[in-house]
Amino acid sequence: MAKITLPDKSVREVPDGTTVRQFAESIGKRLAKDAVIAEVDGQPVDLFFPLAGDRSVRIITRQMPESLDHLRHSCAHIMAQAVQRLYPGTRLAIGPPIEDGFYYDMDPERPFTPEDIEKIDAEMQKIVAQNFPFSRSELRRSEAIERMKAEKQTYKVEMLEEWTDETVSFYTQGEFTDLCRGPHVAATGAVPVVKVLRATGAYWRGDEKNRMLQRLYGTAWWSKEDLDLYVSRQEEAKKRDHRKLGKELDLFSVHDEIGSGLIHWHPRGSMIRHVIEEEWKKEHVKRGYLMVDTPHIASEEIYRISGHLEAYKDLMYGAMMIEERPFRVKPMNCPGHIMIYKSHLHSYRELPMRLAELGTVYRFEKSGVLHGLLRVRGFTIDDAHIFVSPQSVEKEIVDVFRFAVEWLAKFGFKDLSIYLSTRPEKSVGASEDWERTEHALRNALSSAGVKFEVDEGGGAFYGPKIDVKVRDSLGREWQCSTVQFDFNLPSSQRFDLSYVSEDGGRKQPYMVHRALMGSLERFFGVLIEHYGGAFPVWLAATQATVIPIADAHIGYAGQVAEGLRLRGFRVDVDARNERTGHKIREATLLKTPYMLVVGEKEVAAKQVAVRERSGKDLGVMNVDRFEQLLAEDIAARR
RNA sequence: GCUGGCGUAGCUCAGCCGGUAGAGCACCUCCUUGGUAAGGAGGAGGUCGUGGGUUCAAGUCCCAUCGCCAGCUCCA
Repeated sequence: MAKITLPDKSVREVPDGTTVRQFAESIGKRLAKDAVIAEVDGQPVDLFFPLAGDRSVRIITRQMPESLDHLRHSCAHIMAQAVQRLYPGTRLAIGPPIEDGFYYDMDPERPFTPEDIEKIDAEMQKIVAQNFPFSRSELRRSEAIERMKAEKQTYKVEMLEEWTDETVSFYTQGEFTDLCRGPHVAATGAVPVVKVLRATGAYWRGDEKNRMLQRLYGTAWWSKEDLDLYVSRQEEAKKRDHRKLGKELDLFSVHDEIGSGLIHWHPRGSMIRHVIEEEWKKEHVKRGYLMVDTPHIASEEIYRISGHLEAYKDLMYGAMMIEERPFRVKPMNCPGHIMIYKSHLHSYRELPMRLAELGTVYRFEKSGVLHGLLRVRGFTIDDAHIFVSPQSVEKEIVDVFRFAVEWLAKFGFKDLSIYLSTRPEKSVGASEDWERTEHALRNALSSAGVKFEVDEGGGAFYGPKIDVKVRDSLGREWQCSTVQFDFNLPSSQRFDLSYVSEDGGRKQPYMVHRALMGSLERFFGVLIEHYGGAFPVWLAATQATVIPIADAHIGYAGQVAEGLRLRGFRVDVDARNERTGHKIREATLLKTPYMLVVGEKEVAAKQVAVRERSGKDLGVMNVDRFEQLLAEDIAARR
């Protein structure tokens, strides 16, 4: 008899050789029906796995999210089977489940076309309808290699040769067999909803030196409703795509004639940027940061000293000769800030010295990686370099981290993922410095009471760091803030930074690079998607549009707008010869927070009729009252 | 950079098996002065990304190149 312990600690006895499926049936029909695979002593197994001896069993049902991985893994096999039927001789690589779906990398005779994808999809549906059971077989690894060689499955051979297992397993459904650890769903018919999405290229083992394979992506779900939900989530993301909204809301553009990855901020986008920049400066000055500005080009000399010319050259643009001296466009702001620091002798009393700049840099990015505002070639870092003594480094880092959290919260980013990266094997700097600064970073995080992940050895060679990612309204993560120590640039081999300590001697300060947003371009892109284009009042390019009903009301509309503008609000007038409905529609599409309709009644009463972009009618009110409304929104960052 | 797809009016897109370019919106003019998501009429606007080639004839087919998109690789 097999003695089976269930997750609730209850124990059941069944005859040896009882399969997982039979075991599930012995518990209940529903459970047997919903069972996808099981875990026996923590190992995932198929439903046909025979039980014997003392075992702990956990049956994974469709209701458990992890069951989707197994469903999708099985779908990858079905996809491979379909491809083998349609394009015999296609060599198979790997086919794992991923978030929201699965893929299979393969090496067909020619790349897949959109028509191929339709055919593959249709063939997969056929295989599902044929309801082949998945079965498992085992071979000695050497035999498996022979078999894969015979079938010319060179990628499988390569993998098998690297493994060290004695035996390996294969799974068969119908005429198709694939090397696989399993487990799988019971049969191809157990797949309720599967769809092939697209084909793209992918390097074998993710290495660009290797051959490029074709990756077929697919998705699979337990129900049509789940698929629909997934599709509508994709559609929502598409609707919020910052490139699309950027055009629709007239925020920014890029131009072939000027170059890709170079952003042009239109008046409406630029207005938002200015609001962010003003707020940024205000908050920095409040915290004792000193504003600086540094040039966009610099002699190569400086990058030779900083080491960028060597370590960073792939990302730097080529030299331009100015009076026979090579210059470069700046890829970093730090050398300039360091030169400002170095232009005086500093006392320990002046530290921490915090130099801040919205510094625009240019980096060469391969054409294929450029992406709207999120990955560009020219961008503005909300940069600061802090020169700090070892004594005050702890407090300073606590303050910097708190600053970052408070800043991101202004934009509604409350759900942060935080990563601490520590000393890698190859690194510069004294152990004492690494220990002290890693401790400072760790302490800043724990004193803020936040959860964080530690990436041991994941720091840069020149110092440990904290990275902060924000989660947007669609649940996607974006890298924003970073706090990074640098033991390299202040060192005597580089810029040889110092300050005069209490005892009159020279000491080397710690240097911290930090950014709250990362780059204004990327942050703006993230904001567009986060807000879906509907910027809160404090950021909105236009906070209110005054809409005169007829020409007779234009004068009054102008007075209302001017009055609000004088008090610092961003208000315009839509005086075009269009009907009210038309103007409301357009202001709504531009996601202007408020529309102030003025007609005969409002002119007479010196009032405005307020409408929100949501369509909600707030009724008629005095301009003073509306102004108060705006002020409340701005204070609450609505 | 690599693989595949796509580049037609300012924008969104039609344009069949090659026969000489079309819609809606936007723009301009006129009419209309209209109370909460598109009032009406007319007009202007394109060497079909660029450069070659095939052909009697190329937006359409072929090659190259640039750009964009989906990924891979890489990153603020």
